Amino acid sequence: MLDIKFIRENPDLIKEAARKKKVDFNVDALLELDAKRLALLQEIEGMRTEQNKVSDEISKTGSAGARVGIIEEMRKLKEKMSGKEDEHKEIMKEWKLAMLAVPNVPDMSVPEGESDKDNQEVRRWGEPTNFSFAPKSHVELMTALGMLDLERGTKVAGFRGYFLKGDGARLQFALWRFVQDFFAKKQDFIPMIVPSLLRKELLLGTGYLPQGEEDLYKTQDGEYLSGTAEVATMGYYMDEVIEKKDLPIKFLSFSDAFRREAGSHGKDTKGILRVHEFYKYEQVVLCEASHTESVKLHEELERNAEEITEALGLPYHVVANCGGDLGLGQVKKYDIEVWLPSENTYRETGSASYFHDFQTRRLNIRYRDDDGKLKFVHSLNNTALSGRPLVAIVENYQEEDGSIRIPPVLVPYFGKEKIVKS
RNA sequence: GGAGAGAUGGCUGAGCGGUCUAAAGCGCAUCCCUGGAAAGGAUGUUGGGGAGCAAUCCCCUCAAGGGUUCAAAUCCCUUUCUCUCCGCCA
Repeated sequence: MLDIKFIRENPDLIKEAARKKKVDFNVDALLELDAKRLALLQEIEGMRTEQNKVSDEISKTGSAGARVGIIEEMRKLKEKMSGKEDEHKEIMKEWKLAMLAVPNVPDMSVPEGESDKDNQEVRRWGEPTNFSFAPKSHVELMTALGMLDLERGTKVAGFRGYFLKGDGARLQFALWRFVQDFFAKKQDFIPMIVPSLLRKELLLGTGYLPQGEEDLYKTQDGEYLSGTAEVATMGYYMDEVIEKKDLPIKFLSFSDAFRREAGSHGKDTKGILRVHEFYKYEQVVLCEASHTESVKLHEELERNAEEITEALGLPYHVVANCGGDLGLGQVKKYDIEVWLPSENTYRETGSASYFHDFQTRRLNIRYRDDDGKLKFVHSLNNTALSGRPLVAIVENYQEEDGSIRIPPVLVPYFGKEKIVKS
């Protein structure tokens, strides 16, 4: 959600944003509707003023006879007002829907483009792993080593179901503990375990609704299962005013994540690269309403993900997402993509974005600035560790005999240096 | 799941159709008093929106939404949340 005043004053910026993000949005129609809304509002307010004034007189008029006449007059005014109010209500409904569809303005540095194919590489670390043999896929490797059970996974959980088992589960636990310790060194991150079963308003607030309805699971009671800990974490301060001295607030949130993957039935059908349920550590930050601060923290969050990936020894590159690959609320986004030998390409393991006040305006999260004014805080988030690095480790660290070396940083957590067939 | 009670400003808490522009207290801010402070006194102190160059004025805001009424914090309905008791379960 953007400030309607900002939209009124900068319609061209919104038009440009819609064009760059390849979003179909008619700014002029919104502004026209807004003008109607305001005119009507002023008319209604005028009538209310009259009503309030007369109401006051009625209570002060002693004689019952004098009252009857005024009351009759008020009844007429009320009828007229009621019609206008209905009209206003209709316009408001339309107005609110349109406001939820206004795209946030992408940063100047966001590259042009239609889809993820047009994302631009901004950095590269390490080189694609070289093998003297034909590398196997994580499915083949993990299944053979008893780390993954997809057959029973689908038996129990349906399409894309899986069990991580034995060393598969141990390796994942080692990763969680490694990440916990990594962030423990960065003392300003507060670890949090957050809910995934959430009320609708949080999904609206973070921008996953109304546009992303089909990718979300929904319960018969109307709650949604969130696809990331970001949603609950952002909701933590909903409808609150934060002390400025406490900003920025940095969370390291852990939760279960659910995704219907409705639009990607044909993609990644093998293995656990794309699943309906996984666990994830997410970095979520709230900061003061400053573009400079947002940019600084965005780079910091991105760097954290890079440091983790480097520590794990996984070759990666970072891309700046193009306009067409940005969400409605995102100002800028980096994807970190890790080399996956079985696909001979880089695959996304994390996504860092910032929103300015797009989310916090919807969620009503504010702070009092030095000038005494209440302002919406800025929000950002980035993956700390998803389920995919496990896959990348298995594939990049495989040996010809199908065993898997453990990245040195994980050995203390995992307890051995290699996974071999028993 | 059943029964009951409740939700009022930064906080405590009164009000239960018109005098609510919400009592009182606490807190906070500024000022007076003081050598300085405490105590005491004065004034101010929710948020959102609109009109205006401005001073200022207007509308909304007593959990949320709807209704009754000329008039709602107050009456009715719905929803959400909190608490107590019972039941069920980890």
